Amino acid sequence: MKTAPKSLKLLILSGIRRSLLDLGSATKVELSDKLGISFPTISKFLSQMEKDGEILSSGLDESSGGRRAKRYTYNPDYMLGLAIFLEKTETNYAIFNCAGEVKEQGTIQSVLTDSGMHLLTSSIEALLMANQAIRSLSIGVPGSVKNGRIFYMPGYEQFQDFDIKGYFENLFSIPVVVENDMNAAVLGYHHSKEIKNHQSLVYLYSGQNGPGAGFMINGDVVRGNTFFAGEVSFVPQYDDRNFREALENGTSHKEVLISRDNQVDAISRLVASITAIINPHTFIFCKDEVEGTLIEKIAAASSKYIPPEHLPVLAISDWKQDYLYGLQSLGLALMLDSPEKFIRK
Amino acid sequence: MKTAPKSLKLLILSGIRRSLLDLGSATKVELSDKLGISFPTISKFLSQMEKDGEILSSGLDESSGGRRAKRYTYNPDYMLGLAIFLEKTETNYAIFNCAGEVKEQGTIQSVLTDSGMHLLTSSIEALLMANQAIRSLSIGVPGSVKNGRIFYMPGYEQFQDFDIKGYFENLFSIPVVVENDMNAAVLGYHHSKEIKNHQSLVYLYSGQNGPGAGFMINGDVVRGNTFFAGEVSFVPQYDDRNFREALENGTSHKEVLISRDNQVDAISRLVASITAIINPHTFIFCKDEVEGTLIEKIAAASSKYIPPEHLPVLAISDWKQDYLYGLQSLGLALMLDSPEKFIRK
DNA sequence: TAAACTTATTAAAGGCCTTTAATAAGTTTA
DNA sequence: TAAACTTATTAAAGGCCTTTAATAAGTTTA
Repeated sequence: MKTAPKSLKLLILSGIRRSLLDLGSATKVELSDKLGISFPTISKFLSQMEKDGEILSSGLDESSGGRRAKRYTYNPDYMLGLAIFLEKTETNYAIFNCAGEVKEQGTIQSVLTDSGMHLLTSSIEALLMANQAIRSLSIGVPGSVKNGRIFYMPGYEQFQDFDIKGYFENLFSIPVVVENDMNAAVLGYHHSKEIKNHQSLVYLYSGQNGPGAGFMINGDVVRGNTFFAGEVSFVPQYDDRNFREALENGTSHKEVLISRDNQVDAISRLVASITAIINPHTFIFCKDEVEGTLIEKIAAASSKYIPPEHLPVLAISDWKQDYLYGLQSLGLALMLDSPEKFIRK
Repeated sequence: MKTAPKSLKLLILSGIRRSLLDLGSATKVELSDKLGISFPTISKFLSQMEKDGEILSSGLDESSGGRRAKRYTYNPDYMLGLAIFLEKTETNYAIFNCAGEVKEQGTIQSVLTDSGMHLLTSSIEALLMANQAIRSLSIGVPGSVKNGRIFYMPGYEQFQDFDIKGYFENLFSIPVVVENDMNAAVLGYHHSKEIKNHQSLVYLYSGQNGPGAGFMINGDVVRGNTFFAGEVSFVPQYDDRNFREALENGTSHKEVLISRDNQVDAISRLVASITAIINPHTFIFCKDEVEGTLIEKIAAASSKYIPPEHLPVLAISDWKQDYLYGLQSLGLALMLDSPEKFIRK
């Protein structure tokens, strides 16, 4: 129930930023109407932002019968974000601007090692020095995260309980967000596809440690009481097999592509279970795991279990791309709302 | 992204109300600290509220080394709420105050009939006339509700698409909330047990139309894309049976109490599925459907499917009572935040 | 083409909350 | 028991956003 009336100024600022980025461009009247903030206030903020180079004037509108209005756009390069993807075999990074354009991309060796933190720190430092406009840091990790702290990352126990967010915020005076890879991907899909009204999503993938899923319900990522949400391997599906066993049944080695009929039935049962429980709007598969023709088979098989009108849209998407989008949108949110303490002169 | 800076006054008012009810009583300094609102502002609001009879002075605190502070309490009878439960065979109502105490309770004949709306309207009117302090109306219905409008209520098609909220708000100039019975119950459990941190809940019940469940995830009730969320009957559980079929298997007539071993396995599989998907904190059964000893059997059976440390707390609760609590807390929220337009002089 | 009319922008006045200073009302200590 | 000290409350001054009035800069019409 805690509210912070102090931050009215920041609220207005982030409202203006978001609106300009959303709309592409706007006049003072348009911003005032959209945000419900008076014209003089908008005017005051815009003139300061123009002085700072945060917004640009893009000329005058055609007259609508009276004085022509000035039109403004957001300068997408005013602030940049740095996204870092920690993976087993390598570490990728991307520097992006407020319009979501990637300005620079690269790979360094994996930091998920014993002395990895030092390498990660020095790499970030170098990137920050070379790009003074960077104002946010988003880090994706293959593990559970709670308030920026690694909660559980199987295989990398040395990171257990490490407060990545706090560490880097202190070190670099820059807002930091840390998120699980799957949650970032479902978030990225949500933003990039411009899902409206907080429609619920499920993102299914086959990880090295068996299948898992990311959930977004009512606009929030679902983590679960013990961060076990999405461990759909364990869903009991047949008399004597759970989802994971049903998927693997009969195959000794792991195939990437899903194709056999018993696998189709297992997946359609999972779709049915999830539909009967949370009734999501869209169910997303990874494009390197599921082929287009398979989608129809899964849809047909699912409707044996659930009235078809309640089944979700089955979609195929690019997991890596969605992961990047997710870290971008988390970083963007930090930049647009960044509290004063982090603003560098 | 829409914010309403106009309502700062209402924000302060509802903050003060909630704090006084939460804490039982408070001084001006305590309120100012808790709400982050300056002392003079708190002081201004409190003196007006005391004039109105909305708060009461409960004397002076012991001195903590200086001038003794005045202590205030909320007058719980300043506003009352009316909760109405529409059921197949009868209609129950309860009038409650801001402390959640039921002041009056009663039953009228069912209004889920062809001419039921007139009866409901005249009954509410009579109750409002007799109790001028009523400032909110909460209506529970056995069907899907979307923004106060009946979306789907099997068996009562005459109510399809009827905007109950809009109708009564117009008619009586009083804020109205309409909610599905199961959602209200899970909400009521959430509030009455003072579940913290938005821990997720599942409420399982055996309705006349087969079993169903209510979900609360991250503090929000889950409705689903086509309002199908919670229709756990359809969860595929065995080679050739879904949850409903597994529960009924072998019984021709319906028993209220759950007891047989195959039923225990079906329920534990449902607990396992839901845990692997959303990993809730608590799983609630109805006390007239499940006996205490059965809980342990279910817990033991579930841990065959899921590592026990991730299993939810299994709880037994009184559905009717939780339903009432749910409608009460919905009504209370309306009263505490009620917009000016509804305030009667 | 100048008067009438629109619409955008700037300036002035007002409202409301916060910060700071002054006062009130206690308790503790020499 | 009066001076010193605490804490609550009230009063005054200041900041910030909104509302309203005035001005600027166009277009349309007679």
